Amino acid sequence: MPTRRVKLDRIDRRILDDLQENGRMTNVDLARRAGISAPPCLRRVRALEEAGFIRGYHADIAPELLGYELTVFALIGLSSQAKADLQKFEQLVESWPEVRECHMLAGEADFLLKVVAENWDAYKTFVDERLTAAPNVNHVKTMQVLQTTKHRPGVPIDVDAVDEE
Amino acid sequence: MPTRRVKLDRIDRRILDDLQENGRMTNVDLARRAGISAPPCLRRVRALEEAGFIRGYHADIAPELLGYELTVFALIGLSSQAKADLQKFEQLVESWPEVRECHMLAGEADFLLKVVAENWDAYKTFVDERLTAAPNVNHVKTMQVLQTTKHRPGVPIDVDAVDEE
DNA sequence: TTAGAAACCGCAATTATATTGCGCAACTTT
DNA sequence: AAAGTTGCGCAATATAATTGCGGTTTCTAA
Repeated sequence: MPTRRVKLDRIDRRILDDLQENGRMTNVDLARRAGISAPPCLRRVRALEEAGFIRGYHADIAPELLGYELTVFALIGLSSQAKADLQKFEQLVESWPEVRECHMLAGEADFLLKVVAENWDAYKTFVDERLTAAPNVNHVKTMQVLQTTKHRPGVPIDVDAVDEE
Repeated sequence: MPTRRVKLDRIDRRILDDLQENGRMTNVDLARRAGISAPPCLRRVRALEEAGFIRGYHADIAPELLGYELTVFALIGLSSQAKADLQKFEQLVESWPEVRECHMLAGEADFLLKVVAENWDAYKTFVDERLTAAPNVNHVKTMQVLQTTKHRPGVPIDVDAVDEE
């Protein structure tokens, strides 16, 4: 059984940072920028994927061009917070394609949903026929996104951080 | 000046859907799945990128493994909503690496921020020394994410939708 | 400290992809 | 129907991704 590096060194951080910024960068470029040759670079990427540091790669698609003019964050309150009821709700959410993200929250509300819709009408239909119609949903507070002024992928990665351990 | 296809056909939608799901899929696979040969598939991808349908590609990094144990959504209210003041705030936000997303909202609050931090302590420092210290910030309502139960990239793409136009 | 193991690196060879240059067919536009 | 346009696929070429190995540095533990 091969030992698995737990601590990331400067090179790993550089790779993660580059891939977070440009997920389709070639391994050759990745290697050049990281200062090592292609083979070990590829091996590192594979290792980072297998160790779970990299959960996947995704193209960032423009919602408006695909017909989604409206983005909304909705705070959801449930009537019951029993484990089974929460899971029931999560399951339901999973089946709704217009809901892109679902975060369980502490205090205030129970869930924060990010929803995309063609327009306000489609959103209203979603709320009326899906959300409100769902059992256990107590209240829905809608917050319309007027403009997203910053959206960086994932996490900040300090490439120059001092290696620990 | 080359004409640019505006309407997406089934093949384009398939490509977008596949790349949204797996941003590092090879062009060969993309082509195979779309039912066309590699060259035209690559040309379509380039066209989709240039037309802005694809804004970029990003690796999805696991926050916890990078030391970010805490994710928070914060609702921010400003004292002044004058255009200049809003922009001032957005600029500030841009410079804070722990803020990954900033959405301007209608009603309720002025902005919704998604923030990642090593721990609660680091977040508190962020709020005290950056957010609250910033001019024009009136109030901050923090919502801690306990668990993200769904996070799909971007938008729903119905590959089988009927072509319009 | 020192032999052996472990973790990594880079070179060189091989396989797979990405890219380009064209000619062809379908579809429009006069 | 001639001419222009758009998009496809084949074939050739240029790049990239992978694999197999030998060599080096770093640990480990006797």
